[in-house]
Amino acid sequence: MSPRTKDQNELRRQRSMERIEEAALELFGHKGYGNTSISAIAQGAGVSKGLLYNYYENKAALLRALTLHAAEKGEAIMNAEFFNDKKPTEVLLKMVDFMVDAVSNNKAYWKLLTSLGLQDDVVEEVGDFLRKKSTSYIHMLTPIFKKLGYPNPEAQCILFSASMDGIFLQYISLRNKRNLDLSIQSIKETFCKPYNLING
Amino acid sequence: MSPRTKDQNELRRQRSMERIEEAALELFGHKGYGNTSISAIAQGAGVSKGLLYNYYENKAALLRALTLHAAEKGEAIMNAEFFNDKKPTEVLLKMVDFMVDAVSNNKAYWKLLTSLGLQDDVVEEVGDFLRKKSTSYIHMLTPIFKKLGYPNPEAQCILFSASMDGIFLQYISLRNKRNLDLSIQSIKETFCKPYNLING
DNA sequence: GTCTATACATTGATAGAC
DNA sequence: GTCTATCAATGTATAGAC
Repeated sequence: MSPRTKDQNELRRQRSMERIEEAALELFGHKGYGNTSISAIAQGAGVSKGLLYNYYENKAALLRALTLHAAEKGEAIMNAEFFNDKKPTEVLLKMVDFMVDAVSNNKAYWKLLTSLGLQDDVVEEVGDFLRKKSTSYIHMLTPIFKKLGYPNPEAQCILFSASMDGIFLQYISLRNKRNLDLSIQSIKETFCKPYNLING
Repeated sequence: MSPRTKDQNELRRQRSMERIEEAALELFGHKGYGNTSISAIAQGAGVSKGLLYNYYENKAALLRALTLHAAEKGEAIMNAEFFNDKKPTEVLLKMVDFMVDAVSNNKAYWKLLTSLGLQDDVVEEVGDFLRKKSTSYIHMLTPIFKKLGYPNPEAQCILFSASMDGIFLQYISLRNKRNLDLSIQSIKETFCKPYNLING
């Protein structure tokens, strides 16, 4: 009976943490951070509370780790793939579809981010993280609207970003797939065209 | 030393409940329902926990009462004043300004409604309430977009509603007044015009 | 109508055995 | 690496005095 190797141990660690963060994401997202207890998370992950505290200093640290890890996963795809396309309309259309997929497949994560943004204190670090993400998103996207010929590309970009957020907010809170489809179709027609085609 | 009259007692009751609901709204809204304790509410209202439980059966009942009362207040103005105006563009413009005011002056309430919509359980009654409000809003507003000549007025209306929600969500989470102003200006230019002026 | 005192459950977090 | 046992603190809710 040989003891476990280092690699095996590392694998176990990794798997445990993954399961904990998965369970926490699900619960934080759907029930809210404050409505979720450590016990519930441990139970959801199939581990003991003790083990959870072995990996995370406290509840807030778990939230922090979880948020950043989930963000990293989504991030990787975003940056690389998108801005190769030279046609600005294509970039926008692709981005819309991409985000619809991302949100649909990670409802809990989206819910969590949104509700964290609404709370004053709760790990202020996460709030800052959200604000940074948002402004960098605007900066990245504004040039696209400039290329499309909008007279005020920044304002248009901000409205576009807000509209996307609103569409997803409604989808997640009202759970109406038809409304999602309708508004996605509308937003493509409204925003993803050269300005002169709209008002020229 | 005469005892208090019935009217005086009723007044006291009313005042206490108002203060409790005010404090609860502030705390629920800014910190979240699950992160707010009864003790904190009682303290915020300047009353004892005992008194709070004298008026509300439990925390959920307080949330319910509070939500409905706050909704009633806002509701009264909405219905009466708005749809007199015959010009559809005027109705939309007035409504946008009205909602900007409403949200700016009741951030806590808006935060609360939004975050309640994101949670799965938490007084499912409130969730239903939100869904009903939303669909009735769409039904009320769709004819306006029809009058404006949009080929798909319902879809346009749903997108408009989502965009407004998104603008306020961003304003409330990112706290950027400039972005609010920019996107409000943009949404007026984008949505509050006859269709033939845009694509004709 | 309002408060204080208290009961009881649950919470976040720790210590120590395996 | 993982679990069980346990603690102190805080939570919701109730009972009874004034």
